[in-house]
Amino acid sequence: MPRQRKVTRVAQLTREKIIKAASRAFARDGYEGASIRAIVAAAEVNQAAINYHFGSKEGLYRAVLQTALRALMSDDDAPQADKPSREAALRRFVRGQLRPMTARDELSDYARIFNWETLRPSPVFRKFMAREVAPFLARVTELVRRFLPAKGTDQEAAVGALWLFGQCSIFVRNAEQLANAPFRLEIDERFVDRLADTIATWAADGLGRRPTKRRLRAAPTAAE
Amino acid sequence: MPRQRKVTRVAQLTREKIIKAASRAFARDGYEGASIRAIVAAAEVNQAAINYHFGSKEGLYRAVLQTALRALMSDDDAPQADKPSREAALRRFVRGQLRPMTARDELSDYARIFNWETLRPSPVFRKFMAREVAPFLARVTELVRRFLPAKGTDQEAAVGALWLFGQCSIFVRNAEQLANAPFRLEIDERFVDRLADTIATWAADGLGRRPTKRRLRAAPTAAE
DNA sequence: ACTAGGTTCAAACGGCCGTTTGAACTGGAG
DNA sequence: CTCCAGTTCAAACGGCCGTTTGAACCTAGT
Repeated sequence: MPRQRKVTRVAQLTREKIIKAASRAFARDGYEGASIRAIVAAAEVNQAAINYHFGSKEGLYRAVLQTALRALMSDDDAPQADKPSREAALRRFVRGQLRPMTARDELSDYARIFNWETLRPSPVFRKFMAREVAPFLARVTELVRRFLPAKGTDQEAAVGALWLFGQCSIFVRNAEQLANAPFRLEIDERFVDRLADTIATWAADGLGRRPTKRRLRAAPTAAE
Repeated sequence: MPRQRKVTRVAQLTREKIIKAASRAFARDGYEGASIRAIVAAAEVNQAAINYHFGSKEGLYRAVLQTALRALMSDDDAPQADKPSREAALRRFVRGQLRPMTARDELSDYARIFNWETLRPSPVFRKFMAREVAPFLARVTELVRRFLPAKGTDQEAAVGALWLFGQCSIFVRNAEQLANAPFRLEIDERFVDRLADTIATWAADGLGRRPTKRRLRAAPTAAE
């Protein structure tokens, strides 16, 4: 591992090639499923380079996560019309979440890496998450709160934010399979635009109303 | 591999022990992440037994998927009050989907196996899916249709069904992490009951309304 | 031009993986 | 009780994994 000595230009290039190839590999196969040999082959780099530049496979993963989070955050900070309506903000958020359905770039790789992590969080990610993801979540929670009745609890808003994520992520995760039976949907930009409309509308209408005050405790569960 | 000769009682027991242990392992680690050595250790069975009884790791996985699907389908057929209201049916479905959040049994193992498959469908699963999952999806689609305006298209209903799945699955997948920062929720039966209410209400209200007729094509995307 | 140190490289290491092997065991039909 | 097909078993195989090694190769500072 380079001990903070000077770093040549070519070495920096090697690092970047590795991170790029690793992002694709981790997105496609997950952390454990992606192999160093596959990554270095894609990056056209020697196998030992990973351990030299990042110390270990885990160190490389950490570097990829850092790159990913920085990209996702800055992308989210994109310029937007001053004070859009809550409906416009919601639709904008949904459309952004659905982006990987059609896009094939680094950002969608990053999104998929995070999807892997929700299924089986790596130790690396758990620390990362607790520290770095809070501000991201806070923004969505704030968006959700604009729809909830005024005195909704923090917990309610957080649940709402997660609920909103879920509505988008299932389409992203299953995008490939939506083209096959039994759905047979044609996934293109137009479709995703319309889908974003639909989800945003459904979500807005749902959030607008409070749950039935208190459900009859016994009845529905007893039916099971 | 036994060529349909007679099967002794003890052999059948071995098969069942293997399937049980394999279900847990595949649920926890995914198909590739679960190792035969770990499975046979948990099942207290010789390593060669898997290849003897199921031909290969993939054959074992196929057997687990069959067991899983049979269990999930029959569970879904549970007795229910004759013709419940659409709201009651929806809540019942949601609560059933959220069950693995607190339950720790084979059914939640099966649900988690299917979650792995949505992220990276195995060849075994793809065939399985196309054939076996259609009736399951059809039932949810029918439920969704009771909320949609009368002349909603099939495509709209299928999207609605998937949308509904997504709202539930994100809570199931992240159940463990909801207990930690930044959520700090206490996941127990009461919480899941209330969550089911919330989701069912939000979803019902969302589906009830049609998306805004035709969105202004340029504006929202241009803002990005 | 020289050289010191950052970087690349091919090869090898130990470890876990799924699978195969052939011998030892066992339970149930005759 | 006998016997053999059905089943279990310990051991080994080849292959891929992440990591280490030490020599070769640049490159930038003098």
